[in-house]
Amino acid sequence: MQRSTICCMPVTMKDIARDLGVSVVTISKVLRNHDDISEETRKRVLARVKELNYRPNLAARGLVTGHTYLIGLVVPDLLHPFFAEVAKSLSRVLLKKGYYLIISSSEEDEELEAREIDQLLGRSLDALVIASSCLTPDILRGIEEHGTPYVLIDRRFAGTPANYVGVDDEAVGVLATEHLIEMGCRRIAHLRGPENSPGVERLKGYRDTMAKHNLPILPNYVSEQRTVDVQSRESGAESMRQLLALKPRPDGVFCYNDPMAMGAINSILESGLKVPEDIAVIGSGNIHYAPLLRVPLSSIDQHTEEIGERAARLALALVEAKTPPRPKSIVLQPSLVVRASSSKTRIKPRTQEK
Amino acid sequence: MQRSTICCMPVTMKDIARDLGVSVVTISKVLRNHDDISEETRKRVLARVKELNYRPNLAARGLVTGHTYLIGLVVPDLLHPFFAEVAKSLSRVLLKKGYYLIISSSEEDEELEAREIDQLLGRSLDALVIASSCLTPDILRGIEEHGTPYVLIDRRFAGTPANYVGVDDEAVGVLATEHLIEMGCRRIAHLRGPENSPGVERLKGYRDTMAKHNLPILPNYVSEQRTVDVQSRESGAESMRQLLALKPRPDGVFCYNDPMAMGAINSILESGLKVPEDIAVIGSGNIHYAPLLRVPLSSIDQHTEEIGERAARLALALVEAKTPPRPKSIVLQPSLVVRASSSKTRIKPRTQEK
DNA sequence: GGGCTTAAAGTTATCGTTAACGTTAACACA
DNA sequence: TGTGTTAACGTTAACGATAACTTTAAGCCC
Repeated sequence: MQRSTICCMPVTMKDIARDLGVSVVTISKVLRNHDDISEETRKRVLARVKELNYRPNLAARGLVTGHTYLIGLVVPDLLHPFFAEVAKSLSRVLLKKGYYLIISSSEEDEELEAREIDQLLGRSLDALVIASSCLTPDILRGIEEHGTPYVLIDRRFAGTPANYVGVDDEAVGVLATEHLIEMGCRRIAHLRGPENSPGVERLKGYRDTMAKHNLPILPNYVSEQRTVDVQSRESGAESMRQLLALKPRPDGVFCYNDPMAMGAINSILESGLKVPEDIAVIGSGNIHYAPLLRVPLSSIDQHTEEIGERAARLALALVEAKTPPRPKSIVLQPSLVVRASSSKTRIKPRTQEK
Repeated sequence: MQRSTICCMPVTMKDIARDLGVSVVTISKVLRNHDDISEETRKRVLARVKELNYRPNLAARGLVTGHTYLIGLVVPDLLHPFFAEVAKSLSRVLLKKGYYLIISSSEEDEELEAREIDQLLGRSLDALVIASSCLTPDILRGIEEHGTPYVLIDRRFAGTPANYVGVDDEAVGVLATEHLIEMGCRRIAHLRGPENSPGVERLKGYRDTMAKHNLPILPNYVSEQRTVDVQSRESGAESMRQLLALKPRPDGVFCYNDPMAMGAINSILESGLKVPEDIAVIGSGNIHYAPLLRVPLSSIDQHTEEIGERAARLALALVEAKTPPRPKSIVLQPSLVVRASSSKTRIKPRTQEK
């Protein structure tokens, strides 16, 4: 096959080398700024490179260097503002260092996630960042066998040491519940999340805080366990409808995340009750459009952007380390953001809205 | 370097071949289901493959087949719900066919976009899907030279034939403006978008419709041209404030997109006016949380999900074609979704909310 | 038993790039 | 004269896989 007759094949170093009557290595060295190349040759090469609009084949380079400058990201749902924000800040930090993100959405499906991770491992990425939808750490074994460094975000596995970046989920539960109590709520319910670490720990924070204040958790005041995180809104609406049927009715609800809280508020308003007058609502995640909702939503800020940044930096550190360092856990402290959905009394909000 | 002593290096075909005393090619053939392999050998290989948890190196495979099963996606902003939705549906369709998405966010920066596309081309992707932030089709030249097939989405370049999937933006402008007129608005303003195809065509739809109904476009009723799409909310809020200062004040506003409309509504409410009583507002994009906003937002649905799906199918067709087919333009017809922000009169909404 | 077919492998070259050495020529120095 | 240094390149062998041919051996027919 004659290269010259095919118009659209990417230019390779070989083409340039033949063109200039030098060896391929010379081209390679020029491109990698080795200093054992004469100024004249360097110029000739660079000129031709520019002229032909040469682009190095990164797959080939990766094959020999073992370094692809690719980092994988696995999230349950790209549409969920939390993960979209994480993806964005992660991408921003990595890009500065020349790393690229390859994103995979598991749709909160354990099996799909396993398949996607398998695929990603086959692409010999430099590192993997994972918000896993799995409840057991089984997927991690394959990754470790393969030798690809990884960072868990948002969700972790109790008892399994691993690099992790996330928020203190128990503190999320405490902060939200304390706030509702302070706002005068006494019959506080919880729309719980899935059986993963954030779901379980936020529930624990809620339970402990209720106990600390000697407040009872009435029967069915904790919604049924959910298995998925996507479609939180619908499930929040549904769970809230069930709560509304209870006697006595709750006067405050702490929701696992903001989409659930949005659904919950919808159900409350539909039933003719008012937020926050009849029922105060608080979510978690502080999604960017929380202030613009039907009832501006109080929320626990998880420092989403920082999670992405720290995960990126941690991943880069792993890539650059010669030997795998000890797993590092980065746990951020959440903060309370009070908006209309929980401002029952005229108490001055503790956190100002920007 | 002895492979056996390094515990964490990925297993290669060579390892398995040595192990079983057969050649590498035999392994390769088994894995690709060639039929010139005896049942016995096949079984032995597959057993060992499973045992060692072997994963083919896709970069190496891509190098020789010229087929990476990777498709690049370039968007201005991943946080923008429109692009997140497109990314999601695109990814879903591609995944079914075994293709992976590598996503790149240009932050609406022409230069950054050019650099990222360069990078992506270097990864010898099978195809590229691009929502370009550029106002001129210059980037396309490099892509075409390189020979990577591509599909433009959302934004296209007038006079430059290319594969494209998007909505009929002029119809968006017409639909929105007609609706406001029907709702009784007479002094209709437009918060315009950037100077790209959606921005220009929606503006044209608005202008033509106003003219058709003999309605004047008062001075300064079209906001200043915007250069960026990110941070639409802030710019929508700012532009709306300027509109509010005009005499006479508009009684209806058609916003380039939903985030801008959200910002605009905020400004209106802050000024003490009511939506839709004093000013009706309609956006475009029909983002998924539009119904849940402070004032549920009327919008023009762009069939975001379908855009992703069609783009995916078009990209796959390009990949599978032996010779580059004639560029194909897929233009979807938008539809009106009426919610509270524009329901001025008690006219029955033409489109039901699900 | 020679020739043909066929099943089941193996050989070799290749993809585009880099790592690790080798080579060569020119010049310096004692 | 011989040894060493250095600048500026080139050779070769990977990397992990696939494509396109061989090769081998057995089976079969006449």
